[in-house]
Amino acid sequence: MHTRRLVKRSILGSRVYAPSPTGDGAPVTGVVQAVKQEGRDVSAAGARRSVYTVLMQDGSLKEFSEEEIAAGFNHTAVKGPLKSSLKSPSNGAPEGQKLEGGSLSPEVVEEQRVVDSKRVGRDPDARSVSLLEQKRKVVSSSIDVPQARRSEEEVDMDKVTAAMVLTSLSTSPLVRSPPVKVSEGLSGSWKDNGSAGPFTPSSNSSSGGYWSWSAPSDQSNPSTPSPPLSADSFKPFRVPSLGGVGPGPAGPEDPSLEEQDGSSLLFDEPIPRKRKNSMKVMFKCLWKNCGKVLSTAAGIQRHIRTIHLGRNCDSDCSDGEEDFYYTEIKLNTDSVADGLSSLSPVSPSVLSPPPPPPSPLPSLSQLPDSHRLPQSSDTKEPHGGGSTPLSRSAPSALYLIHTDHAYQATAPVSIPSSSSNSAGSASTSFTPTNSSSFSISWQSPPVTFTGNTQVSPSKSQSFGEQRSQTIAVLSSPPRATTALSRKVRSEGKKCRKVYGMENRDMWCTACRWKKACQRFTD
DNA sequence: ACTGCCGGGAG
DNA sequence: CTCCCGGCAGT
Repeated sequence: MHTRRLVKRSILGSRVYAPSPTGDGAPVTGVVQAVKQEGRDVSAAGARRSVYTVLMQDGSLKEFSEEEIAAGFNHTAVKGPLKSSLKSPSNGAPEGQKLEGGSLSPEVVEEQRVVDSKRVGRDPDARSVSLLEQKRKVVSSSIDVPQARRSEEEVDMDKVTAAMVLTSLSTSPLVRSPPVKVSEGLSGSWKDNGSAGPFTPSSNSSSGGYWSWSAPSDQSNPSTPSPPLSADSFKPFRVPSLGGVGPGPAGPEDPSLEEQDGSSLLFDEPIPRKRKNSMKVMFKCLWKNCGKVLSTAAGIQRHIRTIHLGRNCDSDCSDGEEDFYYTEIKLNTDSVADGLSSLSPVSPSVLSPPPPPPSPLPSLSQLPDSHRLPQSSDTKEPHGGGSTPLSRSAPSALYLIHTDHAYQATAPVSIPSSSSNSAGSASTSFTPTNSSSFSISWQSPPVTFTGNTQVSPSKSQSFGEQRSQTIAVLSSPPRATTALSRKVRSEGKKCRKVYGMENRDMWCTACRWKKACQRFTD
């Protein structure tokens, strides 16, 4: 199991010297594309060596053993026979693209690497190899492969990749927008100015799904101030935590995000253990007395713009104000059979969660009632009672809400105190200065974490980075869900305690498997 | 830090 | 299916 994890970045992407293919002694440089362990499992009598797939200067891919590359480092220019063609442990067509011209998408390389590491390192004879090579040509020429990256760019990949990873981490809600949006929204701006290089947003939309935990919240795209803004004013706004990345590479954020999935596949663990994503994203209008929920950001924006803001013009003239009036919600598609019904656009105003912990939930069916009262805009004064106006909103157990705008985020945060806590604690503890001004301007935002548990703003708040804090809080599911799903930690003795680690074989199987103990249940 | 155990992977 | 383990969350 370790072996799986051993093969890791480090050397990937680094430039190495390698023996010249022509054998004339001049060392050539290349960039390591992949590393694989040879003879790991079966044959090879335990000789575990690494084989590096190197992207050569001329764009071709070769494989080198560890020694060869090491020799190259020392400039001794080993003229040893290149093993690329003979050595390549081929026995299947799929890896064929490997040797062909430098146009390999990272995915291909990655995939090939995986395949390789699983395969038995067989030694084919030269003839069969050459046959295979013939075959490969056909294969590779018929595969639609994106243009190769040049090797200089490859060198920069580390930096860029790191930056992009940071970016994607810090800009959670913005991650990934539908390609269409990207091209239309950005075509004018920074896409042209400079770095169009490796990050053409074209290639594969297929790799998108893995890794993005956040929803496709494209709504900020149309509404963002758009082209004229310089990268300076643009970046800090959306990517606050992006520290010292040069103006150049940091530019093509969005277009590259698609790509980044691919590259992270290459440089990271193939696929970070993926959580099953049963969330569906909807957008909910926050306008007073309007709970309209639409499935697309564009839709909700249009709704707000036309219905509430009374504007008729197209999305072009939007100044982004709509953003303030809707929020993104994630519904748990598993458990919302009934929740969905209340969410559907048909019943726009029927959203009221079972009131927080104290009361035994009155079942969702009586919702419409409680909501009836015209939501006074008094806000923030939590009538200290069961059905405050604020309690209208989502059943927190069913779906999570998180807003897209950090500034917007402060509002919901100051709210939750209303329903479950008695006034003071939460709100005061959270918003440092002008909490009042904020909470006023947000009329009864349905965003709520009230749930059955208090939001845990108190957990470890350092106001220094309240911004990121809030984001974190917002995007994390309400405790309620986990509390429900996870059993309360049982107190009784368990096998581990009783027998101890040394007597592990005396444990019940469940305990041995780290499952819920079957022997000492309670 | 320790512990219980869920979720998920490997075989 | 069994077996195992990463990682989360409660203590």
